[in-house]
Amino acid sequence: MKRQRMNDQGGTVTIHDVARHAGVSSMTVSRVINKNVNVREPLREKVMASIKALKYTMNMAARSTRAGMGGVRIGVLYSHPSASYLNEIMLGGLDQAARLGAQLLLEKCGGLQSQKNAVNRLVEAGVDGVILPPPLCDSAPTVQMLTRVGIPVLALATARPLPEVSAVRIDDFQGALALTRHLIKLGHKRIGFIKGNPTHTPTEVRYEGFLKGLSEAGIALDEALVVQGQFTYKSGLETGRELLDRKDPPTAIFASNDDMAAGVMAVAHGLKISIPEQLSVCGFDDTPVASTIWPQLTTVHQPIVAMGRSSVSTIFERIKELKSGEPSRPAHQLMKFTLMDRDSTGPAPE
Amino acid sequence: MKRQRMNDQGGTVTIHDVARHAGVSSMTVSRVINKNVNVREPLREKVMASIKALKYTMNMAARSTRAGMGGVRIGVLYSHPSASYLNEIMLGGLDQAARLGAQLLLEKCGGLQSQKNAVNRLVEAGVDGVILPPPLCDSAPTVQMLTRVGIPVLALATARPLPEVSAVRIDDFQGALALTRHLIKLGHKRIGFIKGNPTHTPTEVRYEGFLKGLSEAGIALDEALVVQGQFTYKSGLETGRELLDRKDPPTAIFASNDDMAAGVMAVAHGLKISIPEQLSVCGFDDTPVASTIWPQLTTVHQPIVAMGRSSVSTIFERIKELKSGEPSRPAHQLMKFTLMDRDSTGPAPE
DNA sequence: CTGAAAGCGCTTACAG
DNA sequence: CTGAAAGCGCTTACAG
Repeated sequence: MKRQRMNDQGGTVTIHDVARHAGVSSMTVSRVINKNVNVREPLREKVMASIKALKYTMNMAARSTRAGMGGVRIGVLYSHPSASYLNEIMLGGLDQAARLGAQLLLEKCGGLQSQKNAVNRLVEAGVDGVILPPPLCDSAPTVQMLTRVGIPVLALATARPLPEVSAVRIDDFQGALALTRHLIKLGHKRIGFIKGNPTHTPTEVRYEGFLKGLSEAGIALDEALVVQGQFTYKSGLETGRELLDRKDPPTAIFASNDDMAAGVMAVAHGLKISIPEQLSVCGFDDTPVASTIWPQLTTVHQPIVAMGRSSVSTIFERIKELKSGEPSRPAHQLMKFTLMDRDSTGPAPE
Repeated sequence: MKRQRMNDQGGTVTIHDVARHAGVSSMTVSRVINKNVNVREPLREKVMASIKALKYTMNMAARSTRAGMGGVRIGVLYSHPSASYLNEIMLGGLDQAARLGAQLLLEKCGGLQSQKNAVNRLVEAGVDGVILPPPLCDSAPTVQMLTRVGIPVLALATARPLPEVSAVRIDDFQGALALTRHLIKLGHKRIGFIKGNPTHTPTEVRYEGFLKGLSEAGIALDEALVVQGQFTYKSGLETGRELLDRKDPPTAIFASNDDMAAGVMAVAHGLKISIPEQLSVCGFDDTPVASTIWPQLTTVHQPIVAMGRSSVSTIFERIKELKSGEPSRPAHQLMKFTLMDRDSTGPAPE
C-alpha cells in the first residue's frame, strides 16, 4: 500500500533501520547499496540480509538531494518516429530513469522552426541531457543547437554515429545483409528493395547491406526493382503497387522498415497475391506492427526496449561526469540485432 | 546549461538565495512558492520578483524528502493500446509528472496471467497509483487486483466509468452521434458500420451513438451493413473487404476507430475505389495515423495529450489525499471532443 | 575498511 | 502573518 515497507514505528524503512538491524553504521549500508568496494564480505552479507528482511528500498529523492545529482532531467525529443518504436524506447527508458532517480521529459516537434521551439522548451525546463530517437538522431541542426548550449546529446539508433555525439545503435549494415542472405537462401533471385527516407542515415546503410548480400551471392542488381520509399505506410502502399504492377514482379520484396512492409502487404492483399506462397515480404525494426499484421512479418529485431534503457543510463553517466567536472567523452554502444524469421517469407515460387 | 541557474558562488539557486535577495526568511519564500495564503501581498510580490530575477526553480527532489510526498510513483499499465495513442498519453503525462515531481513507470502486459505479473511488478516497484489506458481501463480483474492492495486506479478513456474508480474520458456517445450526423448531412443513407472489440466499453457506446444518429434522421438500420471488427488494422482490412465486396456496397463507412478506418482505406485503394468521391470513410480517436494516411481521415479528436496530463494530476491528488488521511473520493472528469472534418468524407455519390 | 559529523534544499511544527 | 529551529533520508568529506 505504501511504497516502502513499514518499520516498527510505522514509518518508512530507512538506511538507518537497516543499519540498526545489521548492527553496523548507516554509512556501511550506504556503501553496500552503492556497490562500493570498500566493504568486507561478512559485513556486506549481513547488510544484504537485513535489507531483505526489512524489505528496504531506497528513497531516490533523498539520495538526489545530497548527491548533487539532484533530479537529473533527461529530455526525449522526437519528431515523426514510428509511434510504437517510441513506446518501446519509453518502456525501457522510464524503467531505467526510475532506477536512477531521473526524470524523463517527452517533447514533440515537427519542422525546423518547431525543432528550435522544442529545444528551447527543453532548455527552459532545465534538462541536463537529451536523447534523440530516429529520425531526429540524424538532424545536424538539432544536435548543434543542443551542443552549443552545452547539453550532451545521445543519438538513438542512428546508422552513422558521429564521434562527438554519444550513440546507442545496432549495426544496420549487418542486419540488412542477414535479411538479404535469408531471402537468397530461400531461392529468391528477383528481389525488390524499397529504400527509406533519404534523409535518415539507416536508409543508405541498409541498402548497402542489401547490395552486399546480392553481390556475395553473385546476383546482379536489377535497378528497376529498387524503388524510393519514405519509411511511411503510405509510401509502402505506393511503391508496393509500383513493384507488383510490373509484368515481371519480384518474388520477394525487402522493405527498409516494417511500416512500408505493412503497406506492401496491404497492396498484395488487395491484389489477392498470397503471402508467402506467391510473394515474400520482409521489413526491418520489428516494431509491434510486425507481429500484429497477418501473416506475421519476417524482419530484423532491434532490441528497442534495451536500447531505451541503455540510452538513459549512458547519457546519465555522461551528465554525472560533466557535472562533477570529470573528464568525459561521448560513449558509443552497439547492441545486437536478431533476425526474426516469421511467416511473410517462404521459398521462391517456381 | 545547468538546470538551475547559478548564484554568486556558482552553486544552484536555492530558496535561501531567493530569501536573501528579497530580504525575507526562507519560510516566506517556501510559502509563496506553495501558494500558501498566509503571506501579505507586498511580501509576496517582493519574493516573486526575486524568483524571477534569480531564475529560481524548485528542486523537486528536495521537496519530496521532507514533504512526505516523497517521490510519488505512478504506474501506467498498458496491454494492446494503439501505439500512438499511448505516446500522446505519455506526452501529457510526463509533462505533468515533471511539474508535480512524480515518477511515471510504464509497464506492458498481455493476457490475464501477464496482467497479474505486471501488477505485481508495479506493486514491487512501489507505485502509489496506477493509470489504465484503454483497453485495460475496462479490465475488471486488473482494477480489482490493484484496488484490493489499496492502490488507487484511474481509468483513462473508458466509455462506461465506474463510480468507485476515477476516470478521465470523453463522451463517446456524443462523438459517434456527431460523426453520424456529419455523414447524413453529406447525403449518405447507406452507411456501413464497423464495430470495435466487444470487450472494450467504447464499442457499444459508439454504436449506440451511430444508431441514434440514424434514427433521429429517420433512416432504417440495415443490419447487413453492421460488421464486427476488433479495433485492429487487420480487422479493418477484413471487414472493409466484406463491406466493399457486396453487390450493393455502402457509400460511407464509419469505422469505430482510426486503425480500422486505415484498413478500410487500404482495401479501397487495392480495389481502386476513390475516396471520398466513391466512398466516404471516417474513424474515431484522431490518432496520428489519421493525419498520416492519404487522404486524411475525418474522425473524432480525443484530446489525448490533455487527458494524459489530467490523468496524472487527478490520480496525484487522490494519492496525496490518501497518504495524508484526508477523505478522498474517486474523481471523474469529462473532456471535450472535436469533430475533425478532413478529406476522407465527401458528398454521397448519385 | 568502518564510522561520527555535517549538509543537500526543502518543509513541518513550534514560537512569536 | 512571519521566522528560527529541527529534520526528511541519504551522501560527501573527514577521521581513525
